Amino acid sequence: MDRPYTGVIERLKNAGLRPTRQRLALAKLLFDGGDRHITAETLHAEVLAANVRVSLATVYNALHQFTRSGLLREVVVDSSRAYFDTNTSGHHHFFDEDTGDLSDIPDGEISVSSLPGAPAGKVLSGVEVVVRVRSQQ
Amino acid sequence: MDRPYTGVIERLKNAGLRPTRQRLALAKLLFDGGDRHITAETLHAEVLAANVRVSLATVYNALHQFTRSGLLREVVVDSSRAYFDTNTSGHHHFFDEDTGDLSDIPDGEISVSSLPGAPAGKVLSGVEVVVRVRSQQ
DNA sequence: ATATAAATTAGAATAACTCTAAACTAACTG
DNA sequence: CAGTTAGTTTAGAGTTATTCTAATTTATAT
Repeated sequence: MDRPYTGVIERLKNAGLRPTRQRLALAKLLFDGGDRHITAETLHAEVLAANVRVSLATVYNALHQFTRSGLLREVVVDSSRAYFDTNTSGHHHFFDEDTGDLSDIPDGEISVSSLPGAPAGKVLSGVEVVVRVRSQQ
Repeated sequence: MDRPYTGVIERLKNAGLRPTRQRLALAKLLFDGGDRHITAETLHAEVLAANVRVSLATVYNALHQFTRSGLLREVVVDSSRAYFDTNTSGHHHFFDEDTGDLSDIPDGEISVSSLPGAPAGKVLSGVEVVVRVRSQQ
Protein backbone atom coordinates (compact mmCIF):
# COMPACT_ATOMS: atom_id res chain seq x y z
CA MET A 1 0.00 0.00 0.00
CA ASP A 2 1.12 3.52 -0.72
CA ARG A 3 0.10 5.03 2.59
CA PRO A 4 0.74 2.37 5.15
CA TYR A 5 0.04 4.64 8.11
CA THR A 6 -3.33 6.16 7.21
CA GLY A 7 -5.36 3.60 9.13
CA VAL A 8 -3.28 3.88 12.22
CA ILE A 9 -3.18 7.69 12.06
CA GLU A 10 -6.96 7.79 11.96
CA ARG A 11 -7.19 5.39 14.84
CA LEU A 12 -4.95 7.55 17.00
CA LYS A 13 -6.70 10.78 16.03
CA ASN A 14 -10.07 9.28 16.87
CA ALA A 15 -8.67 8.39 20.26
CA GLY A 16 -7.57 12.00 20.74
CA LEU A 17 -3.89 11.10 20.57
CA ARG A 18 -1.36 12.87 18.39
CA PRO A 19 0.07 10.53 15.80
CA THR A 20 3.68 10.86 16.78
CA ARG A 21 6.47 8.75 15.28
CA GLN A 22 6.56 6.63 18.43
CA ARG A 23 2.85 6.07 18.79
CA LEU A 24 2.56 5.27 15.10
CA ALA A 25 5.23 2.60 15.31
CA LEU A 26 3.67 1.09 18.41
CA ALA A 27 0.13 1.21 17.05
CA LYS A 28 1.24 -0.38 13.80
CA LEU A 29 2.81 -3.29 15.67
CA LEU A 30 -0.24 -3.65 17.87
CA PHE A 31 -3.10 -3.21 15.46
CA ASP A 32 -1.81 -4.15 12.01
CA GLY A 33 -2.10 -7.86 12.46
CA GLY A 34 -4.50 -10.13 14.23
CA ASP A 35 -5.28 -10.01 17.91
CA ARG A 36 -2.23 -9.78 20.11
CA HIS A 37 -1.27 -10.21 23.75
CA ILE A 38 1.74 -8.21 24.85
CA THR A 39 3.64 -6.84 27.81
CA ALA A 40 5.57 -3.57 27.93
CA GLU A 41 8.86 -5.43 27.61
CA THR A 42 7.84 -7.50 24.59
CA LEU A 43 6.41 -4.49 22.78
CA HIS A 44 9.51 -2.46 23.54
CA ALA A 45 11.71 -5.23 22.14
CA GLU A 46 9.56 -5.40 19.01
CA VAL A 47 9.62 -1.71 18.31
CA LEU A 48 13.41 -1.60 18.74
CA ALA A 49 13.72 -4.62 16.46
CA ALA A 50 11.74 -2.63 13.88
CA ASN A 51 14.43 0.05 14.18
CA VAL A 52 12.32 2.74 15.76
CA ARG A 53 13.97 4.25 18.82
CA VAL A 54 11.31 4.46 21.52
CA SER A 55 12.00 4.63 25.23
CA LEU A 56 10.48 2.14 27.64
CA ALA A 57 8.74 5.03 29.40
CA THR A 58 6.98 5.90 26.16
CA VAL A 59 5.90 2.29 25.71
CA TYR A 60 4.34 2.38 29.17
CA ASN A 61 2.72 5.73 28.45
CA ALA A 62 1.30 4.51 25.16
CA LEU A 63 -0.02 1.27 26.62
CA HIS A 64 -1.90 3.21 29.28
CA GLN A 65 -3.18 5.85 26.88
CA PHE A 66 -4.33 3.20 24.42
CA THR A 67 -6.06 1.37 27.25
CA ARG A 68 -7.73 4.52 28.54
CA SER A 69 -9.10 5.28 25.12
CA GLY A 70 -10.34 1.77 24.52
CA LEU A 71 -7.85 0.65 21.89
CA LEU A 72 -6.42 -1.94 24.29
CA ARG A 73 -7.60 -3.91 27.27
CA GLU A 74 -5.49 -4.88 30.24
CA VAL A 75 -5.67 -8.52 31.26
CA VAL A 76 -4.62 -9.38 34.80
CA VAL A 77 -3.18 -12.86 34.98
CA ASP A 78 0.15 -12.43 36.67
CA SER A 79 0.82 -10.53 39.85
CA SER A 80 4.19 -9.37 38.63
CA ARG A 81 3.55 -8.13 35.12
CA ALA A 82 0.82 -6.36 33.16
CA TYR A 83 -0.51 -7.90 29.95
CA PHE A 84 -2.45 -6.04 27.27
CA ASP A 85 -4.81 -7.42 24.67
CA THR A 86 -5.62 -5.80 21.34
CA ASN A 87 -8.96 -7.59 21.33
CA THR A 88 -11.10 -5.32 23.46
CA SER A 89 -14.34 -7.24 23.15
CA GLY A 90 -15.52 -9.46 25.98
CA HIS A 91 -13.70 -12.75 25.92
CA HIS A 92 -11.64 -14.89 28.25
CA HIS A 93 -8.14 -16.35 28.51
CA PHE A 94 -5.90 -19.30 28.98
CA PHE A 95 -2.74 -18.45 30.86
CA ASP A 96 0.19 -20.84 30.84
CA GLU A 97 1.84 -20.46 34.21
CA ASP A 98 5.06 -22.07 33.00
CA THR A 99 5.68 -20.08 29.85
CA GLY A 100 3.72 -16.90 30.56
CA ASP A 101 1.75 -17.42 27.31
CA LEU A 102 -1.63 -15.78 27.24
CA SER A 103 -4.19 -16.95 24.69
CA ASP A 104 -7.86 -16.45 23.95
CA ILE A 105 -10.45 -19.00 24.89
CA PRO A 106 -12.42 -19.43 21.66
CA ASP A 107 -15.82 -17.79 21.89
CA GLY A 108 -18.50 -20.25 22.87
CA GLU A 109 -16.14 -22.57 24.69
CA ILE A 110 -16.89 -20.91 27.97
CA SER A 111 -19.67 -18.89 29.48
CA VAL A 112 -20.36 -17.28 32.78
CA SER A 113 -23.93 -17.61 33.91
CA SER A 114 -25.91 -15.83 36.57
CA LEU A 115 -23.63 -12.88 37.03
CA PRO A 116 -23.89 -11.53 40.55
CA GLY A 117 -24.94 -7.93 41.05
CA ALA A 118 -22.22 -5.61 42.28
CA PRO A 119 -22.18 -5.08 46.05
CA ALA A 120 -24.12 -2.06 47.30
CA GLY A 121 -22.65 1.28 46.27
CA LYS A 122 -20.46 -0.29 43.64
CA VAL A 123 -20.55 -0.40 39.91
CA LEU A 124 -19.58 -3.34 37.78
CA SER A 125 -16.57 -2.68 35.61
CA GLY A 126 -15.63 -6.01 34.10
CA VAL A 127 -15.72 -9.78 34.31
CA GLU A 128 -12.64 -11.85 33.57
CA VAL A 129 -12.26 -15.58 33.49
CA VAL A 130 -8.74 -16.96 33.51
CA VAL A 131 -8.19 -20.64 32.92
CA ARG A 132 -4.73 -21.46 34.20
CA VAL A 133 -2.80 -24.27 32.57
CA ARG A 134 0.64 -25.75 32.97
CA SER A 135 2.98 -27.16 30.34
CA GLN A 136 4.80 -29.82 32.27
CA GLN A 137 3.30 -32.89 33.98
CA MET B 1 -8.71 -22.67 75.57
CA ASP B 2 -5.69 -23.98 77.44
CA ARG B 3 -3.62 -24.88 74.44
CA PRO B 4 -4.42 -22.24 71.86
CA TYR B 5 -1.79 -23.43 69.43
CA THR B 6 -2.52 -27.15 69.16
CA GLY B 7 -4.74 -26.79 66.11
CA VAL B 8 -2.33 -24.62 64.26
CA ILE B 9 0.65 -26.80 65.20
CA GLU B 10 -1.08 -29.84 63.75
CA ARG B 11 -1.95 -27.97 60.64
CA LEU B 12 1.67 -26.97 60.06
CA LYS B 13 3.01 -30.43 60.84
CA ASN B 14 0.57 -32.00 58.42
CA ALA B 15 1.86 -29.63 55.79
CA GLY B 16 5.41 -30.76 56.53
CA LEU B 17 6.37 -27.40 58.00
CA ARG B 18 8.13 -26.95 61.33
CA PRO B 19 5.94 -25.06 63.74
CA THR B 20 8.27 -22.19 64.43
CA ARG B 21 7.34 -19.16 66.49
CA GLN B 22 6.93 -17.11 63.31
CA ARG B 23 4.89 -19.61 61.34
CA LEU B 24 2.67 -20.22 64.35
CA ALA B 25 1.90 -16.54 64.73
CA LEU B 26 1.20 -16.17 61.02
CA ALA B 27 -0.91 -19.33 60.82
CA LYS B 28 -2.93 -18.27 63.83
CA LEU B 29 -3.74 -14.93 62.24
CA LEU B 30 -4.59 -16.59 58.95
CA PHE B 31 -6.55 -19.64 60.02
CA ASP B 32 -8.06 -18.86 63.42
CA GLY B 33 -10.92 -16.81 62.14
CA GLY B 34 -13.14 -16.95 59.14
CA ASP B 35 -11.97 -16.81 55.56
CA ARG B 36 -9.48 -14.06 54.91
CA HIS B 37 -7.92 -12.22 51.98
CA ILE B 38 -4.50 -10.79 52.66
CA THR B 39 -1.35 -9.43 51.07
CA ALA B 40 2.18 -9.80 52.41
CA GLU B 41 2.15 -6.23 53.69
CA THR B 42 -1.16 -6.51 55.52
CA LEU B 43 -0.18 -9.79 57.15
CA HIS B 44 3.18 -8.38 58.17
CA ALA B 45 1.47 -5.37 59.74
CA GLU B 46 -0.91 -7.67 61.62
CA VAL B 47 1.77 -9.92 63.00
CA LEU B 48 3.80 -6.95 64.21
CA ALA B 49 0.66 -5.46 65.76
CA ALA B 50 0.27 -8.75 67.62
CA ASN B 51 3.75 -8.15 69.01
CA VAL B 52 5.51 -10.99 67.27
CA ARG B 53 8.68 -9.88 65.54
CA VAL B 54 8.70 -11.46 62.08
CA SER B 55 10.61 -10.16 59.11
CA LEU B 56 8.90 -9.36 55.86
CA ALA B 57 11.06 -11.99 54.14
CA THR B 58 9.62 -14.60 56.47
CA VAL B 59 6.10 -13.46 55.70
CA TYR B 60 6.80 -13.94 52.00
CA ASN B 61 8.39 -17.31 52.65
CA ALA B 62 5.46 -18.47 54.74
CA LEU B 63 2.86 -17.29 52.25
CA HIS B 64 4.55 -19.26 49.51
CA GLN B 65 5.07 -22.35 51.63
CA PHE B 66 1.48 -22.28 52.83
CA THR B 67 0.33 -21.90 49.25
CA ARG B 68 2.53 -24.74 48.03
CA SER B 69 1.13 -27.05 50.67
CA GLY B 70 -2.46 -26.11 50.00
CA LEU B 71 -3.19 -24.09 53.12
CA LEU B 72 -3.61 -20.94 51.06
CA ARG B 73 -4.54 -20.04 47.54
CA GLU B 74 -3.14 -17.16 45.55
CA VAL B 75 -5.68 -14.94 43.85
CA VAL B 76 -4.46 -12.84 40.96
CA VAL B 77 -6.44 -9.64 40.66
CA ASP B 78 -3.86 -6.91 40.59
CA SER B 79 -0.76 -6.82 38.46
CA SER B 80 1.21 -5.08 41.16
CA ARG B 81 0.48 -7.07 44.30
CA ALA B 82 -0.18 -10.69 45.27
CA TYR B 83 -3.30 -11.57 47.25
CA PHE B 84 -3.79 -14.77 49.21
CA ASP B 85 -7.03 -16.40 50.28
CA THR B 86 -7.45 -18.75 53.23
CA ASN B 87 -10.45 -20.30 51.53
CA THR B 88 -8.83 -22.81 49.20
CA SER B 89 -12.00 -24.30 47.79
CA GLY B 90 -13.19 -23.29 44.32
CA HIS B 91 -14.94 -19.97 44.46
CA HIS B 92 -14.70 -16.59 42.79
CA HIS B 93 -14.10 -12.96 43.66
CA PHE B 94 -15.17 -9.38 43.53
CA PHE B 95 -12.27 -6.97 43.32
CA ASP B 96 -12.78 -3.30 44.02
CA GLU B 97 -10.35 -1.47 41.78
CA ASP B 98 -10.58 1.71 43.82
CA THR B 99 -10.00 0.35 47.30
CA GLY B 100 -8.15 -2.90 46.55
CA ASP B 101 -10.77 -4.85 48.52
CA LEU B 102 -11.11 -8.47 47.57
CA SER B 103 -14.26 -10.36 48.56
CA ASP B 104 -15.88 -13.68 47.80
CA ILE B 105 -18.72 -14.01 45.39
CA PRO B 106 -21.29 -16.02 47.36
CA ASP B 107 -21.53 -19.57 46.11
CA GLY B 108 -24.31 -20.03 43.65
CA GLU B 109 -24.29 -16.41 42.50
CA ILE B 110 -22.03 -17.27 39.63
CA SER B 111 -21.14 -20.28 37.60
CA VAL B 112 -18.88 -21.06 34.72
CA SER B 113 -20.38 -23.42 32.23
CA SER B 114 -18.84 -25.44 29.44
CA LEU B 115 -15.26 -25.27 30.59
CA PRO B 116 -12.90 -25.51 27.65
CA GLY B 117 -10.38 -28.32 27.56
CA ALA B 118 -6.79 -27.27 28.06
CA PRO B 119 -4.82 -26.73 24.83
CA ALA B 120 -2.85 -29.74 23.59
CA GLY B 121 0.01 -30.75 25.84
CA LYS B 122 -1.24 -28.68 28.73
CA VAL B 123 -2.87 -29.49 31.97
CA LEU B 124 -5.60 -27.49 33.62
CA SER B 125 -4.53 -25.97 36.90
CA GLY B 126 -7.31 -23.61 37.91
CA VAL B 127 -10.21 -21.44 36.85
CA GLU B 128 -10.68 -17.99 38.29
CA VAL B 129 -13.45 -15.53 37.73
CA VAL B 130 -12.85 -11.96 38.84
CA VAL B 131 -15.72 -9.51 38.81
CA ARG B 132 -14.21 -6.03 38.90
CA VAL B 133 -16.17 -3.27 40.52
CA ARG B 134 -15.56 0.39 41.25
CA SER B 135 -16.64 2.45 44.22
CA GLN B 136 -17.11 5.82 42.61
CA GLN B 137 -19.64 6.45 39.88
C1' DA C 1 23.24 -31.79 75.53
C1' DT C 2 24.78 -31.87 70.68
C1' DA C 3 24.67 -32.03 66.07
C1' DT C 4 22.47 -30.93 62.03
C1' DA C 5 19.31 -29.53 58.93
C1' DA C 6 15.82 -26.21 58.50
C1' DA C 7 14.29 -21.53 59.31
C1' DT C 8 14.90 -16.68 60.02
C1' DT C 9 16.80 -12.33 59.12
C1' DA C 10 18.97 -7.83 57.67
C1' DG C 11 20.15 -5.84 54.03
C1' DA C 12 21.36 -5.92 49.26
C1' DA C 13 19.52 -6.94 44.78
C1' DT C 14 16.02 -7.19 41.19
C1' DA C 15 12.07 -6.31 38.26
C1' DA C 16 8.50 -3.72 36.77
C1' DC C 17 6.99 0.22 36.70
C1' DT C 18 6.39 5.54 37.62
C1' DC C 19 8.04 10.21 38.03
C1' DT C 20 10.52 14.44 36.90
C1' DA C 21 12.23 18.01 34.52
C1' DA C 22 14.40 19.11 30.35
C1' DA C 23 14.39 18.70 25.32
C1' DC C 24 11.61 18.03 21.35
C1' DT C 25 7.78 18.21 18.04
C1' DA C 26 2.99 18.45 16.16
C1' DA C 27 -0.15 21.54 14.99
C1' DC C 28 -2.22 26.00 15.29
C1' DT C 29 -1.83 31.08 14.31
C1' DG C 30 -1.12 34.83 11.74
C1' DC D 1 6.08 29.43 6.27
C1' DA D 2 7.98 31.31 11.13
C1' DG D 3 6.60 31.59 15.83
C1' DT D 4 4.14 29.93 19.69
C1' DT D 5 2.37 26.66 22.55
C1' DA D 6 0.70 22.71 24.37
C1' DG D 7 1.33 17.97 24.06
C1' DT D 8 5.05 14.29 23.80
C1' DT D 9 9.28 11.99 24.57
C1' DT D 10 13.18 10.78 27.17
C1' DA D 11 17.13 9.72 30.35
C1' DG D 12 17.76 8.80 34.50
C1' DA D 13 16.33 8.83 39.19
C1' DG D 14 12.84 7.07 42.25
C1' DT D 15 9.42 3.71 44.02
C1' DT D 16 7.25 -0.59 45.25
C1' DA D 17 6.73 -5.32 45.66
C1' DT D 18 9.28 -9.09 45.92
C1' DT D 19 13.45 -12.19 45.93
C1' DC D 20 18.13 -13.35 47.12
C1' DT D 21 22.26 -14.05 49.99
C1' DA D 22 24.98 -15.30 53.50
C1' DA D 23 25.19 -15.22 58.34
C1' DT D 24 22.79 -16.33 62.53
C1' DT D 25 19.39 -18.76 65.07
C1' DT D 26 16.34 -22.60 66.26
C1' DA D 27 13.69 -27.01 66.10
C1' DT D 28 14.23 -31.69 66.27
C1' DA D 29 16.66 -36.12 66.20
C1' DT D 30 20.19 -38.55 68.53
